[in-house]
Amino acid sequence: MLDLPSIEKKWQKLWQEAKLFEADPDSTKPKFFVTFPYPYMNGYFHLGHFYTAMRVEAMARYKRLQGFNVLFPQAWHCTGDPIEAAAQRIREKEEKQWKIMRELGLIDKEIEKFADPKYWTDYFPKEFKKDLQAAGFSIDFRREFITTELNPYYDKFIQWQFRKLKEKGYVNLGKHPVVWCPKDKIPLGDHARSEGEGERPQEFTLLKFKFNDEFIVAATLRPETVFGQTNLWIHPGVEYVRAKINAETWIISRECAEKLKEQERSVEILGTLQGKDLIGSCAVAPMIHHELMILPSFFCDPKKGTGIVTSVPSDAPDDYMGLRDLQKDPKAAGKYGLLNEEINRIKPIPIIRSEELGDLPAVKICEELKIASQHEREKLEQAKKIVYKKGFYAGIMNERCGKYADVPVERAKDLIQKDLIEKGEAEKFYELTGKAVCRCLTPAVVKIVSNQWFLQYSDPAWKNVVKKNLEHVKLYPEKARQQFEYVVDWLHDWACTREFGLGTKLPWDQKWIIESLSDSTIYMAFYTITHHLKRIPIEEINDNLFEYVFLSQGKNKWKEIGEQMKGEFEYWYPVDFRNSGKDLIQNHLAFFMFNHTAIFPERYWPLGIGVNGWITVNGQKMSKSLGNFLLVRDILKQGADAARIAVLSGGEGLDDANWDGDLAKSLPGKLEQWYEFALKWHKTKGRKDLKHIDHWLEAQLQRLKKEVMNAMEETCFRTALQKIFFEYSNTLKWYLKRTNNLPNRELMQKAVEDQVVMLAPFAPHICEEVWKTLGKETFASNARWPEADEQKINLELEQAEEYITNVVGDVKGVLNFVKIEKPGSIALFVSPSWKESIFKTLKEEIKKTRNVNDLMNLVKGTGHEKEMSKVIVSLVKNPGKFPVLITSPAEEYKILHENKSFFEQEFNCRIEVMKADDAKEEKAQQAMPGKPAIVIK
RNA sequence: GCGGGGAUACCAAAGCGGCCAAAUGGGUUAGGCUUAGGACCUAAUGGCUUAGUGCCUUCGCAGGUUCGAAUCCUGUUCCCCGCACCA
Repeated sequence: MLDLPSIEKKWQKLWQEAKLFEADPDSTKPKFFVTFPYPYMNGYFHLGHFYTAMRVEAMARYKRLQGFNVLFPQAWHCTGDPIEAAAQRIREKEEKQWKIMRELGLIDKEIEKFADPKYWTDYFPKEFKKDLQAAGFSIDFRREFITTELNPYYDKFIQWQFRKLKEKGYVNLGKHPVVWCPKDKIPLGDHARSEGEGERPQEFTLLKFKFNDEFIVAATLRPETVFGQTNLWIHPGVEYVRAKINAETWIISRECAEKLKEQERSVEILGTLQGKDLIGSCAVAPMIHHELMILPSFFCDPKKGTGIVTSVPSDAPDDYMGLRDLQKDPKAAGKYGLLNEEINRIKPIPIIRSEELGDLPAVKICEELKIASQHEREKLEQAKKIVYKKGFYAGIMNERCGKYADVPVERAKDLIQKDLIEKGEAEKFYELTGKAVCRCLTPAVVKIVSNQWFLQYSDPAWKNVVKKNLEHVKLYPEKARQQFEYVVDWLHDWACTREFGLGTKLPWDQKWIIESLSDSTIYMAFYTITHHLKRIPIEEINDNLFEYVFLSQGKNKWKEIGEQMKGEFEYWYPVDFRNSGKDLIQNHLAFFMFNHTAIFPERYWPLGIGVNGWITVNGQKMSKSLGNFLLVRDILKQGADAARIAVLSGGEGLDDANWDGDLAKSLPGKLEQWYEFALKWHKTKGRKDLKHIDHWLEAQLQRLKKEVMNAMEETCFRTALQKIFFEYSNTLKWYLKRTNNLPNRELMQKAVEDQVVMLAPFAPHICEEVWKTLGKETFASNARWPEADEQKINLELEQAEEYITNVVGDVKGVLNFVKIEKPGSIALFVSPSWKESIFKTLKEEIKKTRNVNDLMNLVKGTGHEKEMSKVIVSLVKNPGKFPVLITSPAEEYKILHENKSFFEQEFNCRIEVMKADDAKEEKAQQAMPGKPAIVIK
């Protein structure tokens, strides 16, 4: 048994001692710069990271074998609030967080240390590095670093980048709603909440109804429906407030008044009033400027919006049901002193037409779902969803909507909202999508942060530059291009600063911290210099240095260190291959291009971007709750090489990959087998002469090598692996069988060596071991990738061999069919010679015509009309049945004859090769060109 | 709803108009080898068929184009990613 783990450790140590992956500029070699986005340091290296990282690793090792000087650096991301928030939870002894840490295998005494965020940034990088090394990654660890101000060098680099962006006008102030704790006065990221992860601010429109000198204010998500307003809804049992909002007086719920305080409005409560007191009054609706009556309803929630709702019974199921309830119950109306005839006069007003729901979507859907009253909340929620889906996305505004007639609803929404706001009849308001609670147990609200900094990704000029970059980027796979193009267009301004978390302070506004996606856009440039930069005292590092190194501007005051860094940057840049999950296309990878084009000249823009799908475990999504969350350290227990092959065999392209546990388990055995196979056949004595079959092997292997390279170039690593590990081995096995285990020595040795090198990017440890045992003194990791010699690819040879395998297959088929296990002898008859020319002609003619009569004409007068008519009918039906290679029966006879001993061995009986021309047997005459007749005795 | 990617045998997946009942790998079953297990070898893995290399049904579902469709077109259902202020 091979001791795979100790072989792996051995080679990892040897690589390290030889500094094999420490890449320095070398003007004699072409360079290749690959990166895997630095992972976030709040956990261990897991299967998801592994899949993506392995694609980078395979590329790195492949390019190295191809003679490139490859740089594969790795750093660790600590920017953002999750670490900070988790550390806080440790400090507060929060149960959930402690449980998470215990599940990572940490003991309590150690967990305490994680109360300090800094500890995370020490601990996890070390662990990641260990795992990466144990997995055999070919990383230049001299260049590792962490982000945030904990690394003052990186901190300076980010500051420089932001000053640069600001100078170019790409960073500007703007407003932005955030989820906010009114007590702690901090924005609440998901990690800072005790409840309500994923809830976000949602934009409502406040509609102002003129009511004497005041405004009754209703909140809506669908401002475009103002044209269908019929009345207002107010909850009779709720106490509302009259409040001075900026310069106006509004009637709204008390809760709403509180919320408005955080949304750039001065709020002064003037008094209260009961909902029921307003019922029956009228107010002038915005946009349509009619007086609408205030009616009672029970679905108005003071906690939501303003607690007052405008009624659009045509398109809002709630409103329609509310109205119907009231109309059906004259007593209720009377209770509030309302006149039934007035209420009964109210009818839904059609404003939107959609194919599926017609003129009055809410009415139609309420009827379809058989909703009985406004109290059937569940059904109404469902109804709302349907109306929104069909009406909002597929509907068109109708002729009642003035200048918005014929505008799609989706677009009309923004236009109408804007219009209302400009007229002073509406305002924007933000409400949470659902309940969120701060860890201090205070319910969250939405706050408008007004001095928020934005990266202006909406800038059309900037977008155009990025598009230019994108045109030249090689995408792996190319299929992802449309998504990229879409994203560049769609991206708008990005809020790039935060008030909480780890990171770099915004240089000109120190209360802000640069957000994590914004400090990770051009840091690949930092890899090129970080190990030199450390030699300069931190206080001497300033923008001038970066300007000189990255942009060749200004003077070099740092002598040879400065030159060295400039040399490194200019040698390694641009990035040749950066790979991540497909979910990052819409943010990180797009930002990566945006910021590069903003800071660097065109020759340093990204060259290659790879994306991959998500990895599943045995077909299931990987998650902690499912208990299938795989850490790399655990996967590696069955061997790093096996894990590497298993993960890349899981998938390629944009589809989700699959980690197949059974495959992973079977691989160590396969590798060991392969090891023995390689060694055995490499040292076999073999023979020196070159036979037909040797040429065939040569042709076959060259073709395989070519296919492997094509796959590798496109990062189709699964395809490549399959060809290298399985097809290649199967080819060699067939070859050995055909040579009776007496291969051509030179050919066999070369074949084995080539396979070792091609497999080295995937299973580098065992390849090194084989390589050394083969007597090589260099590292397999540094060997020369076997180029395919396309001259030697020979289709005829391959087809001739295929003829043999076909005959073997056919004989097996017959044996199987007649259930003869041990044949006494087998006779093979090659086609009667008259068939040769007829078949050749037919094969050409059938491309031109499918007419059986026309084809029959071709055989007229040959004396074989009867026989051929059957054949022609069958061939017309399926021309694929033509043998690929129609040579002469004489040639076939020769091939079969030459391989007689092989057949005899294969079937363990006497073989006779004969010509149908010389045979009397009826069956012999059934032979066709490419398909000999078979007679078993 | 919008943008993108998908659906193939027990599983993963290749194929992208005719050598397609469909590569390859995993799994399973039977036989060989073995003290036993593992590994290895051989066969089977949609159905039918004991003298012929064949026939029938199948590539999400329903239609269509074609002499011919897993492959092209139309419709439809379902799955994944994204629709952001978060790593």
